[in-house]
Amino acid sequence: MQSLVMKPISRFKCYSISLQRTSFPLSLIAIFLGRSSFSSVAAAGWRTEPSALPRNPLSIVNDFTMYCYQRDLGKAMEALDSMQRHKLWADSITYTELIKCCIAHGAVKQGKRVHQHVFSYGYEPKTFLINTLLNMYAKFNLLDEAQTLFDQMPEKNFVSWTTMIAAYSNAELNYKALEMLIMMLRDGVRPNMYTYSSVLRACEGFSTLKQIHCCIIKVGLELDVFVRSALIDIYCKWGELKAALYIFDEMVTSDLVVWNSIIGGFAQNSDGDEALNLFIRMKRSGFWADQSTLTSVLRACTSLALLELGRQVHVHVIKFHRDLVLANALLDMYCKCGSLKDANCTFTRMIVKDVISWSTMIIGFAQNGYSRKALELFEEMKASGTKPNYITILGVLFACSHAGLVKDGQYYFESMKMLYGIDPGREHYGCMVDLLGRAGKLEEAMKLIHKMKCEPDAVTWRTLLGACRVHRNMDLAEYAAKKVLSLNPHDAGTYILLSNLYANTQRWDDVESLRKTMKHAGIKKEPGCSWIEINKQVHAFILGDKSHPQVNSIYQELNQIIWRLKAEGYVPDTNFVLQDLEGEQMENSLAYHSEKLAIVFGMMCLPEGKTVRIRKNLRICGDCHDFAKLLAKMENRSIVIRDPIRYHHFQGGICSCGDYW
DNA sequence: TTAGGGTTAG
Repeated sequence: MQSLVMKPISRFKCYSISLQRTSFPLSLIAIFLGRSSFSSVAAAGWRTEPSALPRNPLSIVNDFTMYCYQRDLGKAMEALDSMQRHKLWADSITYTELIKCCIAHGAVKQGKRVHQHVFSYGYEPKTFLINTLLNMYAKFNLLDEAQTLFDQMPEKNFVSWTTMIAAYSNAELNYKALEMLIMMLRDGVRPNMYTYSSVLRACEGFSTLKQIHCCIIKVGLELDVFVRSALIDIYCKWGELKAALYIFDEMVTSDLVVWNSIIGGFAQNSDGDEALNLFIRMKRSGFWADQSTLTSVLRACTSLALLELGRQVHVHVIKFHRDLVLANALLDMYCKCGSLKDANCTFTRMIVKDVISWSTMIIGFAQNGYSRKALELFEEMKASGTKPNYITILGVLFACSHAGLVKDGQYYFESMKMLYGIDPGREHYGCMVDLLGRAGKLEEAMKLIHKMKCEPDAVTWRTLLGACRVHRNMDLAEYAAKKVLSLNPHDAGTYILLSNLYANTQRWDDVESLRKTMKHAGIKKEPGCSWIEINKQVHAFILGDKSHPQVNSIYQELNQIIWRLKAEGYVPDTNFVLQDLEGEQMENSLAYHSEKLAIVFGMMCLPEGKTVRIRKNLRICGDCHDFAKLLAKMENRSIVIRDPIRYHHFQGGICSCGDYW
């Protein structure tokens, strides 16, 4: 029997405790006082009596235990080395504290040293301790080490299996995660709520998800809040929003994470409206938004181009100023809402920037028509030491393609592998096809498609088709269109593009034939729609729409504006009319495009000098582009239009896209 | 005593 005398060096009382095992003492104190009490005792300066036990094995273990609870990794490792030399071991709980400390510090080497120590000289650690080591390897993403250790375990319990399943799920090795679940079941170990909440993420097929969901219901674990949020999340990831909402609405109690799951799910599935509705419900239920909530709300604002609402969210973002993910979402919101001034300000103020911050700003400049700024920022990014990734290069090529910077684009494309180690992907080729095609180099664009290392998809061919439309190359357009439709026979956009081309070359019979094909196949053109946010309310306009309460005054104002613009030299560009119409009829079919109605409504409602910001679902037509340019000059007003691909900032008779879109 | 859910750029 050995004894340990502990002396307080502060105001605490002295304790004398008799002990029987070297690996037992301070853990007993910890349990006796409660772990937090022990931690505070250790932190307050308790120490072993040095004169009493200078090299006593017990004091070595005590030192080790104390350093582990103090989270002093360096000293704990020194003490561990000393224990190893003396063939001493501490208790499992103490090792767990040390392993947690290794995980927190990303200390892989030290973690492996602990692993080696607890198996040294034939020592047999408990299953509980091996589980902690498994978890450590999982957190370090050292899955081979975890699997080897798992295979060597004399006894595996449900935590061992669940740890491995979670490890493979987190690493997106979904097949392995599901395989582990099957093996777990075959081993006769019952999965619990921890297991199911981990394995759900690994469901790659909808039928697998359904099967696991059935198992969850059968064993009555659907009520567990973690399982339920995992279910909501995976259904959202599969785009099954109705199912996700059903699971969410069934919940009796919920917590903030579940709210975040459902709000995030809708925001990520481009249903910003429902995401914002759910956010309002969440607030009414008494929850306060955290970083995750605000990130999803900003994403919803971004998809709906709600700048004013986004600004309100910004106020709440300030208290989480250290959250990089949230800061990036805010930056993206300002970029996508076309407010480059706010975006630049946000970007400049960010103390820490990662590759996503830089890429967001580069893409933001490129989409808003500031290609040169995008390329300058790319150089700045490299100078800062941030390594570009796949998406950054995509943004750079996007900047080149949208400004017709053929030589720059070719340089970045050809050197991306050598300089940044990034293989060109389908999207990079797509940008180059766009760049070459819209610069009139259609043959080169075609050759590049044939040289692609990956198979061109419908988007690639559609890009070429878009360039053919600009340069009125009918033969290549028909070829590209056939390619698109062979890959995606229901692509309404391609029918419309081809129809536009036929219309531009007065091939009205072909226009009619296409329309019949579409009708026969049940393919419908998405109607052009524009949105504008006025005083926190969103107003939607559809081509020729007359449902708005102020419809009469809007149409009256639009007609007057067109009349005044014509006096200034505006000539409607009837190349964008699809029907076989003549004269005034052709002009009328252009006059009431949704963006024109939205612009006019914005000018009627917004104070003088306030920028009119429009979001629309289809690419802007040439006539509306001319209309917006001339109107911005005539009324001395900035107009910003965001279409699905890029942004147009109209000011003083010119557009930021330089008429190149 | 060990294992589980939500957020950012194309």
